[in-house]
Amino acid sequence: MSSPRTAPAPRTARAVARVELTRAILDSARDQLGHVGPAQLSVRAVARDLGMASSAVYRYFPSRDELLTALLEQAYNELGAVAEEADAAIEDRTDLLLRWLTLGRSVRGWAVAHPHDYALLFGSPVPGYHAPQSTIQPATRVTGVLAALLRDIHAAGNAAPAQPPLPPQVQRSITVLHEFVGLEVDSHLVLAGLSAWSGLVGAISLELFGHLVNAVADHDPYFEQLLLLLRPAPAQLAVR
Amino acid sequence: MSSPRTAPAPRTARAVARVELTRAILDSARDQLGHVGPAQLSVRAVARDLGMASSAVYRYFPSRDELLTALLEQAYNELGAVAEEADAAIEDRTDLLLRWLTLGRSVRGWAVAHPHDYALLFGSPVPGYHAPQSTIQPATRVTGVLAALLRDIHAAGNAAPAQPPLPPQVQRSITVLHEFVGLEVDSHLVLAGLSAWSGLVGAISLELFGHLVNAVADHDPYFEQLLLLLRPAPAQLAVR
DNA sequence: TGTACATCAGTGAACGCGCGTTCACTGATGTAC
DNA sequence: TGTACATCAGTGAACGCGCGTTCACTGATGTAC
Repeated sequence: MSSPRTAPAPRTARAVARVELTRAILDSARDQLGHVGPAQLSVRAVARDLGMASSAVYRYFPSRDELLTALLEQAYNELGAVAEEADAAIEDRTDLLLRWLTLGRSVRGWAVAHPHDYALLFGSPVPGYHAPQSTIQPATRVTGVLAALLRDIHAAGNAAPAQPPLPPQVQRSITVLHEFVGLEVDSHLVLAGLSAWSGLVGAISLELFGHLVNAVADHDPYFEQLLLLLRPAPAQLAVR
Repeated sequence: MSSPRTAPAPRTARAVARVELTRAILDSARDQLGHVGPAQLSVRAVARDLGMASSAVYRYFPSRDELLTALLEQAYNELGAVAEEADAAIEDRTDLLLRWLTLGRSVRGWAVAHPHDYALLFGSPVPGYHAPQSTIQPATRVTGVLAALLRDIHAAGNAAPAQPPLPPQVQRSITVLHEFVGLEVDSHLVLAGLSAWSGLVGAISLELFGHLVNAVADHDPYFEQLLLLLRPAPAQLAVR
């Protein structure tokens, strides 16, 4: 009856060691991503780093791809948690502009702190690797924060300027996204959210992947200003 | 006197063969990027594909990295040419909105047609590879089209809504970019251009890197609509 | 508390494969007279 | 037009390295009685 739903804290020495080594393997693999790309992630290198036989790693992860999957899930969960916590810390839930800025800042903050993990998530796909179903849920956490913000923008409903409805083709093509955000939300706002998200990911990618080296000097103030331009539904998220 | 500046058309059989084989090597390497990432690009695989000894490739490219560099330059030049030609084909140079839409369409069109080359340019950097100076000029061709558009938006000067000047920190951080676009252009417009470019690159990356698989069904109409939201200086590029 | 057995972490050798780059070489092509 | 020499494309073997994964094994840890 009182047995917890989550895995109970391990009690035997073996179980403790297993948890710790699993951690150590993940940490080492993550470190490795700082030097080589995810496609070069090497089980043998991890084993070498930890001073164990390469075959021992297989007691913890059944294959290289499963190790990669674990890294992906970990990164998505970290990013999701960062965004969720930053949003939750905002006391005035009606300050919608601040909530957008906070989302943008927290995503970029995590990305700058962990550029290789960001590249793993939002950079080129790893050739030959297909992410399993289990990565989907962690991946939706960040975008879930944005979706909640869009719902609140809609609920606040400050007189969105009258607009012709989206072309039916467009409506249809974003149906799944619309359901994720919430069908009550105006479809213009859904698209505005996707546009803002595109801008955010694009801005961070341009910065971290080296496309601004001969263009922008100090990234912090520039990004802060950019976030204002990228905000969804500018009319409803007025500055000041 | 009449000797051309560019390399003369090769006359000897050797020179002809050299040009052709160089092409064949590049083509094969480019094909390879469809199956493996740029970090896995393999000189031996290219040689195998062309039925020659792996060492023979070294008569044409002194190292794997130089081959990668050639691929990068080729891709940047192709993308640049596509964008330049699409823009040049617009007769009414004052239709600034159409010019933005055309830029967006041509960039995405090329990217969708050559997703692996797009990933080479705008995806994760190749670990351990540092692009040499020679890639800089080709890389500026696409953005050059956007810069020209920004200059023309500025020149048209349709009463941009009065805005407080950008914070000096921001001004300073985008100085180099501002010089590239043209110092006569308002700095708000420069930033708006960067914002639009971020959105464009972000939207294409999200699409091609698989982040919209469970969100957007038909990409063409959705992207078309998104381009409207992403346009720089919406007030000056009014729809209709 | 002590013993017998089952479980499982970790080892080290092996399989079969890949890679970039160098080097001495052969033989064809190009050039100067 | 013909010959002598220089240039250069392409070969195949080799060096020294990497990889993922399997397998039979030892020895420590855990469990049931």
